Amino acid sequence: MVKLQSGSELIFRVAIALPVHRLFDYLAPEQLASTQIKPGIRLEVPFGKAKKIAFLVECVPHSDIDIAKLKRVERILDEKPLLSTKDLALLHWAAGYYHHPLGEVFSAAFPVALRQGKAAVIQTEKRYTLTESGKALDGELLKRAPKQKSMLEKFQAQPNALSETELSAWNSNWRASVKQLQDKQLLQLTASDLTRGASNPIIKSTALPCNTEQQAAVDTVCGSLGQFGVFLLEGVTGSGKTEVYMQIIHAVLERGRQVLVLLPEITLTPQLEDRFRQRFNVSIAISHSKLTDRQRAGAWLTMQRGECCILLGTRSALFTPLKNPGLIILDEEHDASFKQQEGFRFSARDVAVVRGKLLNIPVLLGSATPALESLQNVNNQRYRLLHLPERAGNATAPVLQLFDIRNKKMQEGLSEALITEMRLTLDKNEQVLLFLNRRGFAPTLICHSCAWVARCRRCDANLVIHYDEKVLRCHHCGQEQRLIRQCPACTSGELTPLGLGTERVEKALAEIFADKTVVRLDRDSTQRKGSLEKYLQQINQGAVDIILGTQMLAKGHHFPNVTLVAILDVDSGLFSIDFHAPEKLAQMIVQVSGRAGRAEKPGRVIMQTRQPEHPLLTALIAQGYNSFAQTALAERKEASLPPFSYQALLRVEAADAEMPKLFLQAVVDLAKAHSQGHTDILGPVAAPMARRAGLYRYQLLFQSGRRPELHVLLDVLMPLIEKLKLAKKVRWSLDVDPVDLY
DNA sequence: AGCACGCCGACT
DNA sequence: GTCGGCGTGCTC
Repeated sequence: MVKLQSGSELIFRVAIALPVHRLFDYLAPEQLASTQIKPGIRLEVPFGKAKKIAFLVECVPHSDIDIAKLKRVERILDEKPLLSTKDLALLHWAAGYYHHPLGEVFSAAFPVALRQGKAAVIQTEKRYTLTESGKALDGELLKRAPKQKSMLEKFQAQPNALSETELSAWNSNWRASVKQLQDKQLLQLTASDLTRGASNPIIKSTALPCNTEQQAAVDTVCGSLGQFGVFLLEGVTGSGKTEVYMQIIHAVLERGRQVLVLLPEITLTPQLEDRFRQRFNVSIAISHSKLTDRQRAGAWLTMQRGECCILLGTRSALFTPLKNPGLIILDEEHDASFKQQEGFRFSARDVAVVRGKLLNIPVLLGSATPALESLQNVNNQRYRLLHLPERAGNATAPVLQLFDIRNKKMQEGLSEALITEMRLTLDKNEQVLLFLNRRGFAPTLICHSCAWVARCRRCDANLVIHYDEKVLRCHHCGQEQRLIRQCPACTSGELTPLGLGTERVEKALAEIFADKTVVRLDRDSTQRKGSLEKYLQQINQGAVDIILGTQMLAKGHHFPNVTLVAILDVDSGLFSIDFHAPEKLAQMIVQVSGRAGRAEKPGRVIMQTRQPEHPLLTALIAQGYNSFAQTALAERKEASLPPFSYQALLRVEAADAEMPKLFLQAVVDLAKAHSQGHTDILGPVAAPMARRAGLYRYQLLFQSGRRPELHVLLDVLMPLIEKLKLAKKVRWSLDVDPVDLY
């Protein structure tokens, strides 16, 4: 098929979500509507045999590809771009900085529904409510139609309208009954309540009184609205960070601007959402991975159109367009979950700062335990520190103590001294929280006579005993097998669980504190939907005496009646090859401590250790987090580690044991040929877990004292790596500013 | 990422 | 003799 062009054709250069660092050229659509064709609009294009959604990057007069080979854009999906010029610039910056294909970066910025090409319209869920006659009807009159009867009673039992999602959660076959009740004029559709009168006041309830430091923080950020600036709000749990956020948000809303609030985890959104809804009279959008695609697209579009003033979301909400941007808040900024750990490995914190700069709005980072990078940015005056030194009200900070457990009699991980302290606390009717960052019954199953250990067949890891489920499970690949009793190696030996997990401690607690109620909170015990909420409710009602759990306890939730916190095995965090480990451990200790105590009941924190003289622990106890952080920064500087140098980690895995190493050696050769300065190339080395899920893993670290130099090298290297023959035999990815070197 | 093309083992 | 294994290469 030959097609001769008389005049010059307009070329659309587009980005498509593919793992390729390249754009694709298309002929402009035939009937080019008079609509403004601007970068950022979504298109449908033929691609190979399939059709794909593409994002317009630019319109150009010529293509390097033979014009006869170009296909034509099939359809224009957006009249005008859904992203502003500045947000498009942000995506280009992020693609460059993280060396990730532009199409995939674009894709990450859009909610699933829109990246699949759905129209940019808000699909509000239908909501149903009873009619007057429905409210009055006696359910018994429907007893010959039991499904309708039970639905009527469901509606009568609660005052609000029910949405399609809520009805689906109640009974998946709700549609027929709704239809029948509608036909009988008992049930009706409710009008959308999205729009709110503009005359309503912004505030529903009045602000709480602030202490001096809170007020200073509010005033500082409010004095900077309408211009870029990064503020690090450092305040311990209970110091009133949320109140500071809300007063600043109020000021932003008064200026008619929108606020983007990012949190590390979904479990934390409901608490903050409640507080915001109690305070503000404006519509609040929510976006996190547990919502449906439609709900997330709805939140995205209402912000894009300026119909909603506040967006509360997790990492992926970072790119949500804002019609009237006013402020970005990123709470718990130290949290590692702000770094995406696969694919487009961006740091929501770092991208948020760049976004704030592009949009010319302030960025507020909050944490009780700021990341060392952020503190260094305060030291070099890139960020401004806002310090909330006290707990609001009369609450006092918890006291940290070390319990030396060397040569002490231990009962399933609990020293006698700790058990005594627990008893004293429980006798006062106060709660105890135990922290152990290991799920399962025990991390090792070992043969008493031949020392055989249950290992994962696909990973370099031991299988973890899950006693309740009677399985051995690998925590790295999920593989599991039945729990065995006899040693498969010597067939005579008795198998013994070695080490501690939460399940094991839970069983021990049930015996030691037989008259007390214990709740275990970990990924295994809270798998069922809503069970975490149920447990949290029980805890706060005082129906629980001892709370035992993993990492998930360290985040967000506050237990006012807990006055004793114990970290059962603090030593496990002290020995790690990753230079981030001390920072992470210190943050964990302080965060766990923050779960305890309130005004009249100050908390205590006990850490069981065999390293009571360890400088990290003693410094943290004697001088607190900030002092620890400055010492740690000095050590990083001494060792030329981030934030005093810049890193990128090339990770590789393959089923073949030799391929990853060969590939990285080829990369090293390329890098040596193109490196012009002081970028160190460290490796290739086997990953700390050399085999995972049946794949052999290697890594190569690039490190430079100067960021531009590192990035210039990566710019040159990436296209060359992509062209390597070996690159197709392995799975590889680049992690810029890696947070864990695993 | 998909998807087709392409060259070597166990089946009607 | 064919069906199909997934290695390799391309998609404007």
